[in-house]
Amino acid sequence: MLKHDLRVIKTQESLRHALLELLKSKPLEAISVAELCRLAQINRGTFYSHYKDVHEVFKRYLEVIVEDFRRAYEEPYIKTRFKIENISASMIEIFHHVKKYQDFYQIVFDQRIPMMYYYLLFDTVRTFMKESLAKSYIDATDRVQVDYLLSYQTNAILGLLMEWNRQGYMTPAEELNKQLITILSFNSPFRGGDR
Amino acid sequence: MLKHDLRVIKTQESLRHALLELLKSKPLEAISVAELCRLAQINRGTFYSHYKDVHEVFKRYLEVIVEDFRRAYEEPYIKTRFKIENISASMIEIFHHVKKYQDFYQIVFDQRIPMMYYYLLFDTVRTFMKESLAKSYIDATDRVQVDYLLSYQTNAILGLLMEWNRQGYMTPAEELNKQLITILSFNSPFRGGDR
DNA sequence: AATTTTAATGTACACATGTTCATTATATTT
DNA sequence: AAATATAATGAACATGTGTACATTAAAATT
Repeated sequence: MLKHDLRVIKTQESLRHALLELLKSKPLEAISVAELCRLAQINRGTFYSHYKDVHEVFKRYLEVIVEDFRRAYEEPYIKTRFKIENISASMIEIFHHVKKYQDFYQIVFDQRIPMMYYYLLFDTVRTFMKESLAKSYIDATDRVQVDYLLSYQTNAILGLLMEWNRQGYMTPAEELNKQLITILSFNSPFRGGDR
Repeated sequence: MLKHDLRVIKTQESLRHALLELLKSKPLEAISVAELCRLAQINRGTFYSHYKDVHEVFKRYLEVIVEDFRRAYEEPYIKTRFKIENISASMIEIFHHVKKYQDFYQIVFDQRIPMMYYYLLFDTVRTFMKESLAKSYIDATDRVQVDYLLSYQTNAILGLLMEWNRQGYMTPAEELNKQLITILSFNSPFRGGDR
């Protein structure tokens, strides 16, 4: 299956288009390979020579979206150093990105959907966190294992996105960003009682 | 299907037993309803009158495990106030619990498994976080929306568990707890560069 | 334009899914 | 112990899954 073969491109585009069409009327989990192929007018055998299952079609699309996110994130990060004062600049990009592709992230965070999409997002955000950390926190390396710190911080951000999703994206992105700044400016939310 | 009917109990126990048996040799995603019923010697039609799919059998079991976690968590929390000095007491219980049921949490965190299990764990931890927060951080209510703070903190902890899982639970629970204490004692991991 | 390469199709197969319903077996209730 | 209630079974059916392979169609190459 040569990537540039016109037949291959046509097949994959038909399937992607059909998937987006079906997603308008039913959840991803309810879409079968058979139904997708019927709508796309693609032989089911052909489908299996391109994808393992319906999820893989969606995943390919999500990868494009996440790539868009990567660009959105990198931009402000490059021009500002990663301090709490301007973390706003990098994170607001995340929030705007998720809002932009709200329909997709609703699927990613769905109860019935496999964790793979979550991990895709997680790994992307974590890579950025790592780059940020490397520049400003080299001295922390021996105090905490960097891996744990990174996963802690990354997943914390994803926790905000999950909550945003659960609330139907009602909170404005700017407000969400403000929440994050406030949380980060706490010494530690757990240090209560003795301050 | 009356819960106390001996036939019902026997059916459900057979299925649970068969599931645990099959899990020894293959991943959850590879277990079909048909195979499970064959091993449990239960009619497939009977299966569907109890469960929607294989995941529901596992989920019922996980709920028992999470209930065990609830007890483990509540114990130290009740006797100590929730300060950073003794957060260790509550969190170490989480780590010990996850370690104890390592085989199950490996499944929960698996790429192929639906998010539902993650949310089950998330909601449980979040409930405890909420109780902790209510006592020591009432004044924070208007600074950040409590929902976002809770989801941030809860998911951060789950981030540690995910990392632990990814590293095959090699880190000792005590070490993990020490990592957490260290992370929490940072003013903010993002405030670097200007301290 | 003719040739070669290879993607797509059609068909078949064994097995899984989810549902229905009459029949049988086994609890619970009287 | 007999009567009643209901859970479990078995069979059937339409549909979906994943794979295999010979055939056809449409690309790329010469």
